[in-house]
Amino acid sequence: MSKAGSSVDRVYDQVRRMAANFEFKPDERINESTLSTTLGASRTPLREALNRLVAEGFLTFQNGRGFFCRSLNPGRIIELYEARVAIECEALRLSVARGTDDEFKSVSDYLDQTEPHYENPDRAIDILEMDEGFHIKLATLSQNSELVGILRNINDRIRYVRLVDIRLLLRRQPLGKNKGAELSAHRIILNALAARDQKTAVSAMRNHIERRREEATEAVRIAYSQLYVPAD
Amino acid sequence: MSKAGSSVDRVYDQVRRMAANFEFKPDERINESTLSTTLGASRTPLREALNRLVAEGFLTFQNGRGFFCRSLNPGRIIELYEARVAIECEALRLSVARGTDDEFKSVSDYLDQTEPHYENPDRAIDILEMDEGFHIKLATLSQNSELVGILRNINDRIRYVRLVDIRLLLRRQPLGKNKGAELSAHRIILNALAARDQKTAVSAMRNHIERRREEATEAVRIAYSQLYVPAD
DNA sequence: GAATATTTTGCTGTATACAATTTTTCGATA
DNA sequence: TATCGAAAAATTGTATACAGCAAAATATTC
Repeated sequence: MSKAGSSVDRVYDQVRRMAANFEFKPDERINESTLSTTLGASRTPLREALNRLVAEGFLTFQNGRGFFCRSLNPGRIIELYEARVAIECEALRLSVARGTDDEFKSVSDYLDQTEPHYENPDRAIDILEMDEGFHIKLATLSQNSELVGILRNINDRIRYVRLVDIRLLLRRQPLGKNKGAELSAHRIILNALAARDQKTAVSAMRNHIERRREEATEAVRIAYSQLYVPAD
Repeated sequence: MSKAGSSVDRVYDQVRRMAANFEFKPDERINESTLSTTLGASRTPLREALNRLVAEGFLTFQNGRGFFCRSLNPGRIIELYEARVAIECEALRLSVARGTDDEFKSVSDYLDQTEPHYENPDRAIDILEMDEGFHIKLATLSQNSELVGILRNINDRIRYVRLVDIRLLLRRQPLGKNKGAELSAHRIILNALAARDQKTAVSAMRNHIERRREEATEAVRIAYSQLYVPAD
């Protein structure tokens, strides 16, 4: 059950997490020697990991100049949200046909278990992870691992912006407000799915993601400014 | 206009093409020393390229055992066809809203220019490239480079199977038959797009791709057998 | 003092070496 | 003959060296 443990894999995991969290600033050049000593490995395995991350869209590469953090601009984030719509809506269509009632029940239990915690305004990260968890569980019911893989990649690349977005939402209106009253967007999607109502489920999903996408530009602006302000 | 020309990039391009064409047999282990001398580079840049290709889904990697060609099985190919539906249908929705009449005209010209060549039964590769070209042009109208990038990746990973599938179709019934008579699937999609008829366009696209997907299992079987038979 | 040329520094790109691990070979045993 | 085990061979994983290139620093010119 333990991770494999090669140097490349370890370095890969670490740099991937750093890139996802924008611990490298957008467009920042990555110094291989410095980073390799920081991570306790030599440049060879580091560069192998960096190459993987280029292919995954976390970093860019310029010949002769090395590796850079991906840039952070609204246009790209919006594209990724649109890609999410593509992937999640199609996965949902497949899930309507392929998911079992038991599986739907299991996702419902997951919502029962996690939704109460959506009140806590301090733990934006937890909320984000629960949100990602729901979407991944849903996508998994499609039984299409390619779709799930693409979704994971997208999620990781927009994670930082989503985190900022959640904090923004929490500040505007604590999410605990509508406890029990109106149904959450997630619940609406899941109910339609459980009812095998493809059209309703897909349009609810599309709506849900697009609503977040509309906030992306603002969230990117805030994210960008926060990255260049020392944490207080 | 010329390619950058670092050793990694050159090796990457070559190995990618080899992998796409299954010049490595499915699940075959890749010998780094042999391949690096074949390609005229050392193992360091080769391994960097191989790592990129793992991230792109062309190869797999096992710690301590090295790199392997991806396996070729119907399940994965079907997943990729399903992912194509997800990407291309959503791209098409966006294209309906974002494409200009001029752009639609340009794609129409492309069809005018390429469709006559669909008769030639010997040039399955040309037909495949024209087909891919059409789908990429269409996706590009969405103005979403993420979707286009994902589609390119999928196309390259299923290229070999599509090639076999086209040969299969050509053998059953020469495509030149319905010249001018009935509309090609591509033309139907494009006409609906030009009419800004989203529903018709998307359902035509879905139908078009799913029809090919249904043949995938058979095509994989043939592809598999051909890979293990010496060419005559 | 600003702009340009030149030196210096630092970093990247690739080859190579070697330890660690895996795979193969080959012989012993039942 | 098939199975297991040990030795040998081959292959991978990582560190390191160094050439070549890019960027920064310094000097030079107007």
